[in-house]
Amino acid sequence: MDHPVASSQLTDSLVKRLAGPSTGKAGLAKDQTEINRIIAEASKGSKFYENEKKKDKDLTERIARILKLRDEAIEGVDLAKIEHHVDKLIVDLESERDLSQVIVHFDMDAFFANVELLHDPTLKGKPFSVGGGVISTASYEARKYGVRSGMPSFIAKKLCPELILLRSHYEWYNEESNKVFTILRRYDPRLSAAGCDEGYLNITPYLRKHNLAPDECVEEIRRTVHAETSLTVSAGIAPNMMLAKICSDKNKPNGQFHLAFDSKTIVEFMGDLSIRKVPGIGRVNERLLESVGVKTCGDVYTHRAVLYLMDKQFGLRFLLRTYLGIASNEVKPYERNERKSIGAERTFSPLSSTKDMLDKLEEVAAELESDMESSGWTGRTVTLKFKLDTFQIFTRAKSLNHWVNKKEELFAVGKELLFPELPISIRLIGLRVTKLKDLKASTSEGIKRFFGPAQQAASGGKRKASDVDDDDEDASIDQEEQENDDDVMPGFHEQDEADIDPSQHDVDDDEGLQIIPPPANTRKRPPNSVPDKSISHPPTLRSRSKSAGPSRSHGAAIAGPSATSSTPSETHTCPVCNEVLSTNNTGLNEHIDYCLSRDAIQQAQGTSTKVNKTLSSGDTTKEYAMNGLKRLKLRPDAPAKSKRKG
DNA sequence: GCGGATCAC
DNA sequence: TATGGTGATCCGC
Repeated sequence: MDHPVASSQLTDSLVKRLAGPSTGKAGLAKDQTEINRIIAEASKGSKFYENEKKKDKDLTERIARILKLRDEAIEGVDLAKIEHHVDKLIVDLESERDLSQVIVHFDMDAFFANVELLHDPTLKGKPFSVGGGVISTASYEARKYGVRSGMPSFIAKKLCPELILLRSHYEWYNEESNKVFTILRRYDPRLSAAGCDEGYLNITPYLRKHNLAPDECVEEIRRTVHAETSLTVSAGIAPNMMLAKICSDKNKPNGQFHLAFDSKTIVEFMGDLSIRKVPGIGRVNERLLESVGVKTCGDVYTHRAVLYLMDKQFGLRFLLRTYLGIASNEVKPYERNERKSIGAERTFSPLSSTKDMLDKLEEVAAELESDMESSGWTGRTVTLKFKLDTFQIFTRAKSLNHWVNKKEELFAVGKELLFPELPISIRLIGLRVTKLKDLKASTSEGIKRFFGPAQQAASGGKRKASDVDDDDEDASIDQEEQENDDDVMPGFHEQDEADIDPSQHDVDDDEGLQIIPPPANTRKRPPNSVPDKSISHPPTLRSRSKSAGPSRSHGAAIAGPSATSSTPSETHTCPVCNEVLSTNNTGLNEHIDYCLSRDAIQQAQGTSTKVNKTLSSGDTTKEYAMNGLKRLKLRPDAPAKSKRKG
């Protein structure tokens, strides 16, 4: 295929994509075009760039399909009639509007950067950033140059050569974060954290009790935070969480914005607002909506007929509620039992040797065990994630009949999931466990059962948080939460309890919420180029339909006699020696470990060792072999090329 | 139940 | 000179 020299081949959408997701957040630099050009220039030709280019192309094609759908849908229909119908729907939605609660969204200004400032005041007024290879937060001075969170440091340096790059100090951020949350809980003990630097309050009861106006109260909150931490915070005041969040951005930094609590003002406010500002609308959905003429929330109304006809892809109700500025106002603290998964992953310079990958996998498994242990979880499904050196991401999962949280088993399942993919070159590997069981839940079991039904009733009916006032049942719930606080140990990632899902604002009860589902499987190419595991597995073991046909070629061909076992239902190909084995997964793993250790020894000693096919014992042998591996210095394998899809 | 995709922080 | 980590959700199989 021809390679149109990349120069001048840059589409607007690609340039914008390369600029990253956080452009258009705050502090628009003057010359965003020039900045984007520099970023694109610096990215050009990299693997990352190529991957972004492909994603951009896929999205463009997806848009073309959507437009075709739309054209077919509107053909010969009476749009005016549909509009009238939607208008009735809007009236229904409007009747749901609840203006009774005063919700505040607070957002710490350039949080990491300002905490660094506390520890080194000489940074004041200088452009600096926090983070490692990728920037977490940029000071406002740095933002003027176009430096953004999520941007790789080397590009940031191009944009701002004087940029000072600081390493992260998570302990510091956690410490300040805890201080801030502690202050804010004085105003609403049911504070809902959304990360370590932002969250929601329902200050309605507090206002009543102290006879305060919302603005006064929020000014006082911000003043107090600043007085006690020297950090500045911005805030939005509105009748629901979505609006409050949008408002907190209005007068950032160190400001607040109060949206009037009346329907007309709110709809006008939303009218001019870029749809991208709506929580849940990211870059992809922004482009999809733009393609049908929706750039602002007000455009939702203009195009309501088309959106109605394409409800399946766009989610009409969600968009109408957005247009109306209607969303949830139920502020509640995170509860342990809401957790769905726990995982660990790591990025590194691309690896392709099996041993190197297993070393990384083992590290990740150890980290995950540690996290699961300290936070008290176990689970039944293990998901392996890996990112090719092409930046394509894949996951492979396996559900078990028992609970896992130990490193050895996490590692073993990870290996099992990884091996069938093997000839690959990866830059990231991760493990995640789902279908969790709470190992710390036992004590509160009785309490939970007692209050369980009441909670259900409350959430089932759409409870207007108006009964948040003073009540007694909340006290007992608070007790449970305090238990939770206890087990949030200041581990590496303190985020733990801070993982409320912001997209829930909109979800509320009804709502199909997923705005624009992607089209049916955009053919993903499984990464592995080896056909080997063509042979059958236990039913549930993956048998992905590969782009290439049911490759019976390679693996089967090599099928040396090996063990003469009978049951063909369980055969595997060793990714190291390519031998086909009749054995179960455990046996395969043992064999592989053995092969690896043999390779390692040979490579290190330059001697050839006789292979013993019948593996002796299990665990001890494995342990020993792996330990041996770690001590030996191995010649790095020649990178196996992982081929890219055409 | 699995895998991809999108999103948020 | 090499583009992060954690967690959630939804959809289509």
